[in-house]
Parts: sequence; structure tokens; C-alpha cells
Amino acid sequence: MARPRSAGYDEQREQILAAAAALFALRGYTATTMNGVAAACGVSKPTLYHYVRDKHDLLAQIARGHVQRLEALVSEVDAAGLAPEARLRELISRFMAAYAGARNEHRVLTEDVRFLEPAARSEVLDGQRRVVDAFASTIGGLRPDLEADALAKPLAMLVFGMMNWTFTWWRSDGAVDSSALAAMVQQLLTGGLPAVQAARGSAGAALRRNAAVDAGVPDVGRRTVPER
Amino acid sequence: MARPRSAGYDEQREQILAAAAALFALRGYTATTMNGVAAACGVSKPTLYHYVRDKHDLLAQIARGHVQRLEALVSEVDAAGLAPEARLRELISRFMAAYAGARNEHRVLTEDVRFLEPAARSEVLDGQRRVVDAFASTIGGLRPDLEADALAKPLAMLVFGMMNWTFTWWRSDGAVDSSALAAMVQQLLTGGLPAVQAARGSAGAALRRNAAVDAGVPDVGRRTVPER
DNA sequence: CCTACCGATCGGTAGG
DNA sequence: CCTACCGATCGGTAGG
Repeated sequence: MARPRSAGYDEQREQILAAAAALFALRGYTATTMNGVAAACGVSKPTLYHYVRDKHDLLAQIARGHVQRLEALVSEVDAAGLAPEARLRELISRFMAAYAGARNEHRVLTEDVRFLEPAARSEVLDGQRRVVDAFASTIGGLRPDLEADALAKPLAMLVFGMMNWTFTWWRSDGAVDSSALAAMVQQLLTGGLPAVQAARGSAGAALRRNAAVDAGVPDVGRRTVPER
Repeated sequence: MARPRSAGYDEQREQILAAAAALFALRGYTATTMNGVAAACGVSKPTLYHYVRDKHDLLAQIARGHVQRLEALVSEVDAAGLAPEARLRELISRFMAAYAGARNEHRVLTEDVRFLEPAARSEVLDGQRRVVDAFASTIGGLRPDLEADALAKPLAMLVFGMMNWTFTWWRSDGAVDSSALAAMVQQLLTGGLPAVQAARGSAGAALRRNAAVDAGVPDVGRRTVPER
């Protein structure tokens, strides 16, 4: 019968992942050394290698853990059964809070995914895609015409841009707190979404444009910038 | 008298910077080798070192060149003397086009600035700050109350988030072209800006809140999320 | 302009 | 025999 793991195994593992995420976030994956990770954790390198197979596995554990937490967040919001607008607000609010509480892991996820080995990278990218799809389908619930034009996903990516970029410059000790930023993103999106127009050039827009022309309806979809 | 530079010096230098930017964007600064840069350019390593002092100088030339082009863009828009809303649309449209045409340099600027040596890093960050300020002051022209609350700059950073993040996922051969994305950013911002509320907690908001209370005016500034 | 090569430091693992 | 480590050092490769 196998000997059970030490009582502090999971705590030690979590501490190693957190310290490595801090170094990866600061210097990037490649410039971070396993010696540096071990030193930051106060353990020897052989001990570090007791918790991770190699450097790629260390990165994979950090990235997988973070994306799994994000997917769990989506599941929690799903379970609440909210209407699209409330659901979108809840997603933004929870994601901004999650990012603020896991800045290092978040930066690693967004910048160092390219260094993952193919299997781990696919796993992480699949998780990210499911998360993006949750945002895109909620936006599509508010604007089915944009979803028909395949614009719900690009729009979701703009929202992720606002959220992701925030944590490259935002400081927790600064003048603006993360919930105020979440509110700004929500307000900008909720207020701006009605102003977003179906783009010309997409398959859905072209079909509906032709239909509109056939029916003698003015073709407002051709304007990409609203006139005032 | 010093020997003049070869006729093709500047062209060769530009080619080297472009090839290096492509490698930095793909693998990151640290994981890119000077041997790899030389091979990608089809020149020997000593030739490469004729154009750059060292690896840090190569990165500095790429980052400085890109941020200088962005500053030139701001100057051009300034010269047009547009009203705030038109100016903001023009800035967004030109920046998205510039990013689309210099994706590698843009990714290097946003991800590898941390590897610059202090003097070059300061220079680049100063340029980026001036560019952000141009967006923030234009937003402040549209919403002086947000600027008074020091929220124009965070809002400008949300706009940069949308623009910067776009070029981590957008493909020029995909279904959505970059001008359509620029239009979406413009519409989201122009449509959403009126919905953004002054945040509680900032110095300006606190001052005006007190003034409002003193005058017996309802304090709408305390709500960070609009009720519906 | 190239081959050859340096001081150093990397990720990962040996024996005990 | 197992695990959980340590001090020391391996083979390869980086920037220059």
C-alpha cells in the first residue's frame, strides 16, 4: 500500500505555484530559472522537482489552475439563471474580482501560454474558448443580430481586452479600486452595446442587407460609424 | 573623414528590426537568440552586431521606433483641430490601423518593455504615457466630470485594452477586418461614455458629493452600477 | 565577414 | 523497502 502524501503536501504545492507565478509574471517564463523558483519558495531544487515534473509542468499547473477557476466562475453564474444583461454584469464583476485576486496567474495565462507543450496548451486554450463563448453567447442574447453576423465573439474579445489590459496597469493601492473599474466596464458595455451596428462584409450582414434592399428598406447596416 | 554608410544600410537595418520583431513577438525576447535573428535575416552574427550594439539595443530600437510612430500619429490628429468626439474617432481609427500594420512591433512594445534597460525603458514609457494622455484628455473633453474624478485616464486605459487585446487574437485573413473592429470600438465608446458614472471614492467625486449634499441635491454619484 | 570559441549559467538528475 | 530530501555536479547552450 502506497504511503500517503505528507500532510503539508497540498499547501506546499500551492505555495510553490504562487511563488512561480509571481516570478513568471515579473520576468516571463523563459527568463525565470528553476533555481530562482526554488529560492523564492525556500526549498531546494530537488524538493521543487518533487512537486513538478519539469519547468513546463510548472507552467502548465499554473495556467490550468487559473483557467479552471475561471470556468468554475462561469458555472456559478450559469447556476444563478440570470437574464442576459444581469448575467453579463455578474460575469464582468466576478471576472474582474478574480483577476484582481490572481494577477500573477492571470498575466502568466495571457502571456506565457505559448510556452506550454502542445497537449497542455490545447487544454488551456479550450478552457479559455469556453469562457469566451460564455461571454459571447450572453452578448448574443442581448443582440441576436450581432450574433447572426458573427460579431458577438469579437465583441466579447473587446470586453476581455478591457478586463485583461486593466491588470497590466492597475495597482491595488492606487486611486481606483477594482470594483469601480468593473462598474466602468459594465456601464461602457451596457450603454454602448445598443450603439454597435452590424458590420458590413460579414456573411450575416450581407444576407440581411440584400434582403433589406429586396424589400426596399433603407440599408443602415452599411454605415460602420454612426452619424450624429 | 569617416567612411560613409553603405547605400543599403537603412534598408538592411529596417529589415533586421522587422525580422527581430517577428521573432520577439512569436517567442518572446528572452527565448529569442541572436543566432536566430541573424539566420532569419540571412546575415552572419557579426553583421547583425554591425547594426545593433547588443540584444538590448535591438529591443530598444524596435520599441522606440514603434512608440515614435504612435506619437507622430497623435501629432497628425492634433494638427487636424477636430472636436473631441471626432478627434476620439480619428485617434481610434488611426491607432487600430497602425496596430494592424505593425502587429509584431506592437506585441513587442506591450510585452517586452520590461526587458529594456532603465534609460530606454523610461524613454519608451514616457512616449506611451504621452499617447495615453492624448486619449485621456480627449475623453475628458467629452466628460469633464470624469476627468475631475481622475477617471478619464482609467477610461482611456480601457480603450487601449480593447485595441491592444485585439491584436492578440485578430487575424488579418479572418472574417472581421480591422476597420470593422475600429468601428466597434468607436461605437461602444461613443455609445457607452454617457452611461459611465463618476465613481465614489475618488477625490473629485468626494468633493462634489459633499457640495451636492450641502446644496440638498440627490447624490447620484454614489451608485457605481446603474439601476434599471 | 566567418568559424571558432570564451565565461556563465541554464534545466534537470546523479549518488548517498 | 519506501519517501523525502540534501550537496554537488552532470550535459548542453546561451549571449557575445
